[in-house]
Amino acid sequence: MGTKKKRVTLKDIAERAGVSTALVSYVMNEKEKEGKVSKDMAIHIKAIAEELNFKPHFLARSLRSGKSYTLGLVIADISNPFFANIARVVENEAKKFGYTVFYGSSDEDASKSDDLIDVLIDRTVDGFIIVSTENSQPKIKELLADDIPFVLLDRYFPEIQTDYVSTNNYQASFDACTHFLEMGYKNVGLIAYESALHHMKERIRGYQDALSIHGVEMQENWLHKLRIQDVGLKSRESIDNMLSTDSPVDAIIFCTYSLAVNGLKYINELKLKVPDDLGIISFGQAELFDLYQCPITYIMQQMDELGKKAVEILIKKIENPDLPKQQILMQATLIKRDSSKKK
Amino acid sequence: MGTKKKRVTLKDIAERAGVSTALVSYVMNEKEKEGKVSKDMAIHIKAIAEELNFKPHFLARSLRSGKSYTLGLVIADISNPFFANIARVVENEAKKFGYTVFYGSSDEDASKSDDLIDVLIDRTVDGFIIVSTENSQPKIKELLADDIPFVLLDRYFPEIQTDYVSTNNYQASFDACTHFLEMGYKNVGLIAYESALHHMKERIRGYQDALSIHGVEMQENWLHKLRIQDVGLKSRESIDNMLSTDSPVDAIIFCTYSLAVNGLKYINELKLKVPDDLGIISFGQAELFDLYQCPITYIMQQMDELGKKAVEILIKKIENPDLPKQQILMQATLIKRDSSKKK
DNA sequence: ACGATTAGCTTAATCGATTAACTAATAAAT
DNA sequence: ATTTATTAGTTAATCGATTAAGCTAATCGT
Repeated sequence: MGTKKKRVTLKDIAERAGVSTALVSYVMNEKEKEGKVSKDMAIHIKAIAEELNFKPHFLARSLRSGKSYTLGLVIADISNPFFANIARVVENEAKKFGYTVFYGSSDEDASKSDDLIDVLIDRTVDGFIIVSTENSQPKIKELLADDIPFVLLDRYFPEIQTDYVSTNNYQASFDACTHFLEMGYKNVGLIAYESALHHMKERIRGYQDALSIHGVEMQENWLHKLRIQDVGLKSRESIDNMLSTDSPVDAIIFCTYSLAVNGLKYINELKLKVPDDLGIISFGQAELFDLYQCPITYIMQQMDELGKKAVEILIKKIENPDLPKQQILMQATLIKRDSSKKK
Repeated sequence: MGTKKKRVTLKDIAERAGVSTALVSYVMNEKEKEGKVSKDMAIHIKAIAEELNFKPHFLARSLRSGKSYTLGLVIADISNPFFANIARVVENEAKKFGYTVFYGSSDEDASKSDDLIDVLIDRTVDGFIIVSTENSQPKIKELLADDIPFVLLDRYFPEIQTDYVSTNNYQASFDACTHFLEMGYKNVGLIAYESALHHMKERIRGYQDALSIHGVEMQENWLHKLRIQDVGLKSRESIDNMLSTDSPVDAIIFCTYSLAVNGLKYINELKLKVPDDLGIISFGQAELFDLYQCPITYIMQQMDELGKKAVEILIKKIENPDLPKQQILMQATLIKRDSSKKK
């Protein structure tokens, strides 16, 4: 039968050493260098602490110091491989600095995201890394007003001055479309989310600019924006529409991983051959892209760097709130494979 | 410029109401029903609390009460869709009970897992949900000895008496193999991890029993156990070996999602047709299985139920440590699709 | 030799909420 | 009228660690 192990506290050590808890605390915090504690006593106390296997009580320390060494991570959806990976990186990186991470999924829903942030504030996290959703500007502004440190990740609001780490989505999309055109595809379509989020708009803009710079006039059935609620239903409709007019597309860019999943499923059902019947490029990255009919060309974001940089900026911000805001856009890389093979 | 919002404390409310903090605390904890506070005063104090937007300080409360309303979740790998899903379910379920979740990935490494658990103990989590790794028995026994509440999830040690929630892996594997035989496949192979973990052994045992009960003698090249470190390298070798003898397999069962990913990739490279050249069944579930050459037959575990049950048991355990240990094995379902189509 | 330093330690307040124990006043019971 | 119970509060200790301020005795400078 187990017996509840009693915590070893400063008091226990102090009693054993016949000194005050204050002195033990000083030793534990290496204050002897500042001439507060004699060398011998420091060694003695450390030995006792070691022997009793003392671990400082996190909550007590946090309560006193006002710092919890805890970060909040709010992501869209942990079951999306992109975010699952980000979560891993953030967790590992934070650990290096002695921080632990609370995380939660917002499901792209602003009110869930807001609630999550509130819960985490109650939990006294020291700061946030946030993958924001549509309509989360008010909460973001609130955080700013309350001087709560945070960094936006992947998505940001150009109209609000915040720290952020994201990808140059315009360029990524531009490159993808350009690649198709250079490979001999003529009618390049794009499926995006109907969203006010800047990163999504940038993906659309990059695509449109690439077409027009290459002298291709975009047809109205080439560009589809789906509301997130009805991706399941409307994906098929959109693809049907893209394929069934007088200027059918011969290539599609999917703006997110989940759009790709739905689209590729339908393309399979239609028995279309990739890339002969239809070229494919997708944002996101996942094993799935290796295992489709043919390897899928995708836009690789620097996930590790995104996550690491976000953590780094956040922790610096926590430790020095007056640092100037940083805005970082990273370059994405187009991983060219068979699904966008030369015509 | 934002100004750091000062926390509203019990003291602030007490001063405003001209009473002691104790009274405010009683009101906040609904103790007026026990006749400690007058109705009028309770209403008055609640109004002030509302007005000042009082939120109790989590750390202070936890420090005092010894309860943090925090759970630790240790999983193998968050980027595996099975565990990502489990994490979601656990998080959501915990939230319903007012608990928040710290999580971390062990990467199937016992020392990482142990470290993670130690960090989380330091963080004063109230209990753990653990997907254990090989060689993590000592830590599990330590938790038992220290009376720290925990529930094992997905994997358990039959030789240690603990609470656990898992799947009947023997039956699942037995069913998968039987299904192949009934569908006319003759030489059914299985790729597993070389592991001391019980769930993996059960998957192998179920397969072997199914063969022998149906009067099929297993050939030595049909069963492959890969060490987790060299799945990448050895997957190909194993499959080559399974296919190249005088009794080549005509169907393969993959014991995990990651084994399937590697195997399916190679099967693609070999230009083998599924299921005509090779039938496939896999443990795990993921979008990938919908989008392969043909839809892959898989063993569906009740992830939601697994996660929910684990949380439920853990929280009950936390609130009443003397409850008898529960051991739950859930039934898996074989989702039959084209990759195991009738010969 | 006398006041001023300083090394080395202790005291006590603090972070914010909880709760056992106590007090005072009123109401009910005998 | 006196005792007992009940109501409605307050006081103060507590959770464990931190840290400003205070104290003592040894050491220093001139």
